[in-house]
Formats: sequence, C-alpha cells, structure tokens
Amino acid sequence: MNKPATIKDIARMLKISTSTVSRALRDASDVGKETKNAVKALAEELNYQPNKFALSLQQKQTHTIGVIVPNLDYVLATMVKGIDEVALEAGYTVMVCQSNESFGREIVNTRRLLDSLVDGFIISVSSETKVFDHFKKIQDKNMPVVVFDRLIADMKVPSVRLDNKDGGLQATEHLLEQGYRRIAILAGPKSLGISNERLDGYLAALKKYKVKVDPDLIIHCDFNQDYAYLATKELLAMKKRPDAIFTISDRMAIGAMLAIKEKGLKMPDDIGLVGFNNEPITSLVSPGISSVDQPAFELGKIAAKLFIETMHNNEDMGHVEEILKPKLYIRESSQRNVTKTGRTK
Amino acid sequence: MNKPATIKDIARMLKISTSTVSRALRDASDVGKETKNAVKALAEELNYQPNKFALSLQQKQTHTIGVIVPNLDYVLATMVKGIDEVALEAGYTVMVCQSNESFGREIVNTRRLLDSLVDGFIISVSSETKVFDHFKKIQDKNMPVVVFDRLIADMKVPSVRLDNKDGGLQATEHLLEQGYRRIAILAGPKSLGISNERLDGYLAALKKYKVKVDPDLIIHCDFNQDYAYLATKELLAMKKRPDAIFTISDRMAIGAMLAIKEKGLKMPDDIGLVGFNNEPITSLVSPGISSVDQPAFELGKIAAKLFIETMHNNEDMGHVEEILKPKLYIRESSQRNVTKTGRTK
DNA sequence: TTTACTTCCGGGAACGCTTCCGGGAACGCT
DNA sequence: AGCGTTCCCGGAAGCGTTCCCGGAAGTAAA
Repeated sequence: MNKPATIKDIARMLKISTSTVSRALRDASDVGKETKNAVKALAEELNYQPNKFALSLQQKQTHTIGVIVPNLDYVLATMVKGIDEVALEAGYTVMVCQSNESFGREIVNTRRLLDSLVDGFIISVSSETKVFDHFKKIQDKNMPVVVFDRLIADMKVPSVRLDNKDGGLQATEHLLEQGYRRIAILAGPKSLGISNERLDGYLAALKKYKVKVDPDLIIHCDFNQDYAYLATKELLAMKKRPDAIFTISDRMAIGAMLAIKEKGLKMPDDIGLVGFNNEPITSLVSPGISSVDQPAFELGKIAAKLFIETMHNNEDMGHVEEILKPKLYIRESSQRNVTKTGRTK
Repeated sequence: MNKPATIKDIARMLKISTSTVSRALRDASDVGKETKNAVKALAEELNYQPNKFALSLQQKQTHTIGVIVPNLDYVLATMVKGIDEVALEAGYTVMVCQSNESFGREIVNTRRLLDSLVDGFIISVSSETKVFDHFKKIQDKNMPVVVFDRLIADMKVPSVRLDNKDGGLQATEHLLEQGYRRIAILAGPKSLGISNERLDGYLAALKKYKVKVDPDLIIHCDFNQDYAYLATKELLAMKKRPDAIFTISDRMAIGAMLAIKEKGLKMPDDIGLVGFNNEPITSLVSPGISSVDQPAFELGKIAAKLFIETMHNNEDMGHVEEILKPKLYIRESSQRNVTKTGRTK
C-alpha cells in the first residue's frame, strides 16, 4: 500500500486500456455499464486517488486559491474563514500567506504562489504597498484576481469592501449627537485607503453638523496600539484638548483608552471614544468601547464567490464592486445621553 | 507573453535539445560554458519559470507543507507565523487549513491536502478529535508529520509542545504564594490533552502546598468565554466560594472576569485570577490579568524545523519531542502582596 | 447482402520536465 | 596511426492523466 494506485494499475488488472479506465471513472457516456462498474469497484478497493499533478499538468488548473493578507488579526482571520467556507464548498483549497504588512514579503509571497501553484488570487494588500507591479503580473498571466477589504488602486478587478466612509460617518455622527464637538481622529498611514475613507466619513459628518475642522485634531499614525497611545497622550496635552476621539481601529482605541485612563479622564463624561472593527475586546474592557462593526465573515464569503464567478465566467467581470454597510455598536465609552439610544450587544 | 515559456521554447530558439537546456538551467557539469550562458540569458529574457506540475509529476515533491490548526486565535496565529517564517526560508510554501475545532472538518481538510498536494503535515489537532485514523493514513503514505501544541495521543511523530504541566504549576503556585487557598480551576473538555496537563500542574501545586483538592472546584467546560462566564457564576454562587480561579486560557479568564465583576467582587483582594496564553488583552483589561506566557512564535519555528529535518533525514526521527517552558506574567488580578514580586510587563 | 449508424473500447499523442544512455568530436598518449 | 578519455550534446523513455481518432463489433434500415 505504499505506492498509490494509478489508472494504469487498474487498467492492467482489468486487462483494459487506460483510456477506458479514465472514462469510466469520470462517468463518460461511451463506456459499457459492466466495465464501468468493474472499474469503479476496483478503484474503490485500491483506494485510488487521481494524481493532481498529472491533472494540473494537463489542464493547467490546480483548484487552489492563493490568499494574501497583511496579517491575521481578528477581522482578517474572520474574513479568511469566510473565504475558506465557500471555497471549500466549491472544491477549491485555499493557501493563506501573510505579508506582515511588508511590501517585500508581499512580493515574495505573490511570486511563490504565482509560479504555478494557484489558479488565482484573493488579496488584501499590505499597508506598506504603494506600487502594484507584482499584482499586475498576475493579471498578465490571465489569472483571476479578487481584492477585498483593502483595495488596489488602479487595477480593474472585482472587489468587496466595506463602506468605510459610511463607517467613519456613523461613528462621528454618533459622537456629535452625543454632544461632543472637539472630535479628534486617529487615522492610519496616509497610504492606507481604508484609513482615508474613514477619515472622509469623519469630515463629512463634521460638515453636516457644521463643525469646523481643526487640522490639529487629525492624526496620522501607525496602525497599532502603541502609536495610538502616544498620539493620544499628545492630544490630551493640548491646551484645548479634544472632547472625543474616533480611532479607525479597535487596537488604536485600546491605545487611546490607556492614555485616557492614565490622564485620569473618565469616559464618556470627560471624553468620548469610538473605535472600529467591533472586536470582541471592545465589550470586554470597561468601559465598553463603542465600535463600528463590519460583516467580516460575510465579506470573506463574497470575495470567494466573486473569485469563483470570475474563474468560471470567462467574460471579464469588468469592475464588479460590492460594498457592504457597517453598523455602529454603541457602548459606554461614548454614550452620554442614556435616554437616547438603547445599548446594543 | 500569454503562454508561459517552456524548456522546449528555449531549445527550439537556440536550436539545441531540451535535455541540454534542462541541464544548463540546473548548472549541470556536462554542458558547454557558452551554451550554458546562452540558455540562461534566454531563460531570463523569456521570464522562464519551471512548471511545478511537471516537476511534481516527476519527482513527487511539491515543496508544500499542509498545516492544520483548530483555529486561528492569537496563540495559533503566532505559531503559524513561526512556521511560515522558517518554511519560507527553506523553500517551502505553507497551506493553512482551519478545522474550526470540528472533527469532520479536520478529516475533510486532511483528505484534501493529502490527495497529492502536499509533501507532509504540521498539525495541531482539534479538541473534538478523539480518533486519529485520518492522520494515520498520512503516515501510511510515508509522508512526514509533525505535531505541535496539541499532540496526537498514540502516534510516533516528532512534536513540539509547551510544558503545560509546568504552566499550570507556576500559575497555581503563584496563587498559593499570594495566600489564596480555595483555588478553582476552569479546565477545558476532558478530551483535550493540554487542558489535562495544565490540570496536572494545578494538582501538583496543591499537593506541594499540602492543600486538599476539592473536586467541586475543578470545572470542565467548553474552551470559550461564554461557558467560562457561566461556570464562574456557578462557582461564585457556592456556599464556600473559591478565593481564586485559574483558567486554562485567557478567553476563559475574560469570561470569569465578567462574572466576577458582575458579582461585585474585587480582584485581587476578594478573589484572584490567572489565565493562560498571555494574550495582549490580558494587559489591556483592568485589572490586568496575570497569565502564563508561551513562546508561540518560537514553538512554530521549531515545528517547521522538525518537519524539514524529518523531510531530509530519511531516518525515522523516532520520537523527538521538544518541550518548551512557559513563563508566568504577573499582573494586578492576582497580586496581593505588592512587596513580593515586581510587576512584569 | 450492403450500408449506415451506435456502442464500446484501444492506441497514441500530448502536457513540461528530468534522466539515462549512447554517440560524436577533440584531445593526448603510446 | 590507433586507442582511450574527456567533454558536449541529442534521443528517448517515463511520470499519470486526458482526449482525439479510429476500429471492431452489433443493430437497424435499405
């Protein structure tokens, strides 16, 4: 039972030709019923598994999807789970590579998967990435590409993403409704699209409420907790400190929260706080942090569906662009008027 | 530039044979210097990439490792990152599949990867899994298998794991040192090895301090926050409630913490709490939760190293078993005597 | 009986690559 | 001049499939 059985073995044992075996196994029409059964029975018995390499060599398909993500934090891990779910259903296997938010790493990963191992890609790009040549190579090879969450600027490919602007708008509007007026925003690096979109939402909300934008309250810092902590410390040290902070990720919200507590300020009274992603941690800390939820699992599923469609319909899926709506979960960190809205979750 | 260039193309263009091209590309000795250079130059120009399927068909190697994990929570994601790191270095690509702690899912994943796509496996088994036939099939095919974190009971394969007993011991001993005497433990399902080992450590510590074991204080519940919350509620409702709780995961610790707060008890004075994994969240909540740290990244790296060794040294790696030591990080949730130990991290 | 059409099956090429084998040319030595 | 070596290179088989094509029966129609 060492060497796996091949189609040839079956042919030899049954004294028929390999082509017949091949056809029988795939239920082709032009093969006798008895032979078909005999072949299937023997295949079963020998535990026959078609050799994927031979198949791939022939039909140049691997039924494998390369997924490249910047990391595997809560949101992305959930999205990947969604991808996995529908990919498996459709007979695809998924290869997940993390780029660790590194441009170089992303190129290496792409290269590796590209060589010949995968049928196509589902990508969320690293925050470091500013040029997309390595991804364009994929398209040159006519492989399907779907991007999700973080989009690629100038490539015409199907995509799923969150309506980040709306998320920023909901968050900021909520703070305004609660009476906060000097609202700061902790955004990510300027190269990061999702960050800019959320910032747009923030600006839109201020405009709607006719609150003047103070450039000093718009901070771009790295996408993590430590930087958010430092940035918040600076914000709170201002002569006219902000009375609320909107961070574009929950990890940053945590950083901000640490700085706020250290300063001895109380949420939501002294200062309001809203995060983004609705990670479980937001409801665990106290006070709970309001946060914009995104349907991550659903988003992953859609990404995979788009991929499979593009794979099958050879027609150019042009620029299909699915946009999902976020939903704000309000918790203690920003809820001044308890009468106003019921606490969710 | 649509069809990728093959060795044949090069041969034809240079008017030499494919075998010569093949040899030239791999720097074989018996090929003229000039031809060699010519071939290499042309290959470069055509952006030639050897077809992996053809290679695999031939030499039955894919340079791909199948990694099966129960989920992608903080610890496992970190471990996978470690695996990725050294695998990439060694020229291997990694395929990650999550079993979602489901036995059935694990079988499907194994099956899929097994078919022919991977050279071997690095596995952390699902908590649901009690029989290991699907893994034994892998060995039957003479593929290398390395297990990590959660071991497979009766299979002789190289493994890396944490010294879970020591972790349980450190945690419990610490609580005892702090003067707690009625210490409860929230363990996982009885089928979960790591849970039992940590429980062993707990028992060992009690024995060492000559504290009698109270079976009512040993709770087996599901490995997540909600169940831990419920279990803790019950514990706290006892006539003689415990004065400390050791949970075998941080997520469970969070659940416990919620129940404790709800009951109006204060940590560390009314009750002590120690978790396991040292997830970032432990230092974010307040009070910070003491937790047993495991070198997850390192553990992942070792797993991959073991795999590659097994792959190369054909000699049976017998039963290599690497065991890593955990380290307790003490935070506010369990630190009564501030004089005793300095707070770490 | 011939013709034509099904039904079922085998032969062989092809996918892209490696590797074994063998042969020709050039060279040096006797 | 003859022989053995060394250096390069081409031919061909083989990895496990699929698929096209053609052929041998059998059956129905002319």
